[in-house]
Amino acid sequence: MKLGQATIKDIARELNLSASTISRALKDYPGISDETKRKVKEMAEKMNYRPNAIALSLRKSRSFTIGVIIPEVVHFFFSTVVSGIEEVAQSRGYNVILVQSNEKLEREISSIETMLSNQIDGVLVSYSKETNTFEHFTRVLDQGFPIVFFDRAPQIPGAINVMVDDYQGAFDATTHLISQGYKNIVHLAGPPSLKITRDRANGYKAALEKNGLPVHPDHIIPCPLGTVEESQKLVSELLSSSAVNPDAFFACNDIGAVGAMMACRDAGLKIPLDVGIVGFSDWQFCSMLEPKLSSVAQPGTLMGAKATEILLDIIEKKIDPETMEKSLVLETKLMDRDSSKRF
Amino acid sequence: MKLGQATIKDIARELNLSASTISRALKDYPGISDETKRKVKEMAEKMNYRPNAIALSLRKSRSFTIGVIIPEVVHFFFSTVVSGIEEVAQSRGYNVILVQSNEKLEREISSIETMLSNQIDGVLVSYSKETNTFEHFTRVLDQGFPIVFFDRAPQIPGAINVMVDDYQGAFDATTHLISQGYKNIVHLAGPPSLKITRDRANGYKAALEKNGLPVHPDHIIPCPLGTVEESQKLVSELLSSSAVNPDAFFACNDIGAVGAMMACRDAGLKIPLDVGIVGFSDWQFCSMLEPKLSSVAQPGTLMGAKATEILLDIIEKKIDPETMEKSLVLETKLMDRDSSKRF
DNA sequence: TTGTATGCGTTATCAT
DNA sequence: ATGATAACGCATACAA
Repeated sequence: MKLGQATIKDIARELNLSASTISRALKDYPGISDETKRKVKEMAEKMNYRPNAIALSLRKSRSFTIGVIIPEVVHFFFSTVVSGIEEVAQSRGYNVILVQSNEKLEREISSIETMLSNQIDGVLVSYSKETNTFEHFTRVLDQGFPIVFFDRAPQIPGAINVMVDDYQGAFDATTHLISQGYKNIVHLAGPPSLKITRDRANGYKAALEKNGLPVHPDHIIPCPLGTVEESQKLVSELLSSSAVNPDAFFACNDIGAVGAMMACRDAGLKIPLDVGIVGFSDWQFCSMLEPKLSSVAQPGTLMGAKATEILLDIIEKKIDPETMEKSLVLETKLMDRDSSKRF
Repeated sequence: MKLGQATIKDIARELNLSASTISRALKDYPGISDETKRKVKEMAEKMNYRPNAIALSLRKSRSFTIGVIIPEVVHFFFSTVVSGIEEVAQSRGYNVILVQSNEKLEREISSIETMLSNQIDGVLVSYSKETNTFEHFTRVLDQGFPIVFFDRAPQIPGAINVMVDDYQGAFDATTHLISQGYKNIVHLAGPPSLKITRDRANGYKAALEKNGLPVHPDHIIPCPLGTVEESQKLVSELLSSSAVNPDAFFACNDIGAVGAMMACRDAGLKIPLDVGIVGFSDWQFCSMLEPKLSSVAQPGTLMGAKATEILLDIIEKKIDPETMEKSLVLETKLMDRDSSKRF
C-alpha cells in the first residue's frame, strides 16, 4: 500500500473476505449481498484501489491496446490521422501505443515485433518509404493477427486498406488547372515506392488525356526527398531551361507546391497569372500563404477514425475479416484558392 | 500454436524439458549446456516464439511503458515534442502510450487513471488549458509515481518541469522589434490560465521597460481561442480604432502572428515597412510565408527528448527525484526574418 | 451468499 | 545441468 498499489487481496485481508468475493462485489455480480458490496466498494475507495490492467490482460489474453506505426509524427497529415485514431480508440476503451518508423524499414520490422510481444490486439500501419518487402506484415497477417493499413497501403492480397482516392484527387486538381486555361502542366511527383505516388501521377495523366492534352514523360518530375528545397531547385532548373516552359504545377504534396511557388516568385512569375499551382493534402498553412494555395484536401482525421473503427470491429468480431470489404476509399476535396484561379 | 502465440511451456513440451530450463536457455544462463541452448533456441525460432511482455510486466511490476498526455496531436509544436519523446523511449526500450486531452480537464483526469491502471512506469504531461486544479497530479505524485511536466508546467512544489525560457524568448523578440525602430508594439497574448502566457507577457513588458518605452495595459490583447480568425479580427479592430495605432505586433504564437499579418495586409499596411511582426514557436510554415515570418524557435524535439531522459532516469533510479534539479529550462532562438526587419 | 482452486506466461528460489 | 514450485493480480468453474 505504501509502494505498490492496493490489490484485491489487500482489500480481502482488510475485510476478512476472500479475493473472489471482492472481485465479484466490485463488478456488481448478482449473488453478493448489498451490504458486502457496499463495504467492499468503500474499502476499495479508501485504499485507493485501482484494477491492474496488466493482470487482466494476461488473464484474458487481450490488452485493449492497439498499436500505430507511422513514418513520422511531425507531419501534418499523419498527425491528423493519429488524432482520429486516438479519438476513436479512447472512446471505445482502448489504449494507443505509438511508434514512428522514421521511414526506416528496419524500425518498422522491430516495432511490429515489439508490439506483438506486448500483446496488442491489433495494429494500424502506414508503411515507410523504404519498405519494399512486406513479409513482416504477411507473416503476422497469416497468423490471423488484425492489421489495417491506411494511406500508404500495400498490395497484399487480403490486406485491409483505408485510403483516399488519390487518383480522383489528382484528376480533379489537374482538370481544375486545365479549366483555368493552363495548358502546359508539370507534375511534381513523390517517392516512386509509394502507391499514392503512382495513383496521383495516373490521375494527372488521365485528366490530360481526357482533355486532349499531350502527356510528356519529361513533365513528370520526381521529388523523392519531399523537401521545399528540392522542389524549389528542380522547378528553378526547369524554368531556366527552355525545354519545357510550364505554365502550371500540380504537386504531389503541399511542400512541393511551396517549393514551386518560391521558384516561380524567384523567376519573376506571377501566381496565378503566369503560373498556376495546386498542391495535395491541404495542410494547415495553405490558406495562410500569399496567394492562398489551392490543394486537394485529404480527410486525415476521418481516415484515422474509420481505420480504427474497422480494426476494433475486427478485434471485437463484429465483422469478419474474411468476408468484409477489403478496401475503403475516402473522397478528397479540391480546395480551389487563389494560387490556381485566373478567372 | 494455431491461435495464441507459442509459449515457453509449448517449447518445453515439445522438447521434453521443463519450463525453467527453456527460460534459462533463452536467456543464456550459465548453468545450461550448450547443446540444450542450441536445441531450445532452434525450437523457439521454429515455433515462432515471442516472449509475452504482459506476463513479464505482471511478474516484474514494470511495464517498460511510459504515458504521454498532451492537449492535442495536431499541433506542430506538440508533434515535435512527441517525436523527441518517442525517439528516446524507443532507443531505451520503452513503449509510448499516447493520449490527447483535447484541452479538457476531465479527459486529463481519466487518462491518468487509465494509465495508472495499465501500470505504466511514468508519465509525461503537458496539461490542458482548462486545467485549474492539480489534485489529480499531486495525488499520484505523492504516491511516489514519476511525472515529468513539459512546456505547460504547473506550480506544484517538487514537480519536475522541462520548459523553454519563455520570458527570455519574449524579451528577445520585443527587443529585436525595438531595435528595428518599432515603437508602439502590441502584444497578442494567449490563454491566461497558462504560465507560458504570463511569462511571455512579462518578457514583453520587461523589454519595453528596459528600453524606456511605456507599458500600456491596452497594448496587451488576450487571444484565448488561439485561432487565425480571432487574432485577425482583433487586430483589424485595433487598426481601425484610433486609440492605439500600433506599428508592430509580438504574438504569443505563430497562429496569432499570421492573423495579424492578414489584418495588416487587409488594412493596406506594408510588412515590415509599416508594421513589424514576430511570432512564437517557429512553426514549419513561418519560412514559407511572404514575407517570411520572424519567430521565436522553441526546441520541441529536444524538450521531448530531455523530458523523457529525465523520466527514464528517475524510473531506473539513475537519479533521485528528491535531490535532483527540479526544473530544466531550454533556450529559445529568435529567427529574425523578413516580417520584422526594416534595416 | 461466500470460499477454494486453477490458470494466464514468466522467472526466482529452492531443490535434485 | 535440470526440475518443481510459487508468485505477480485477477477472474471464474466448481464447491459448500
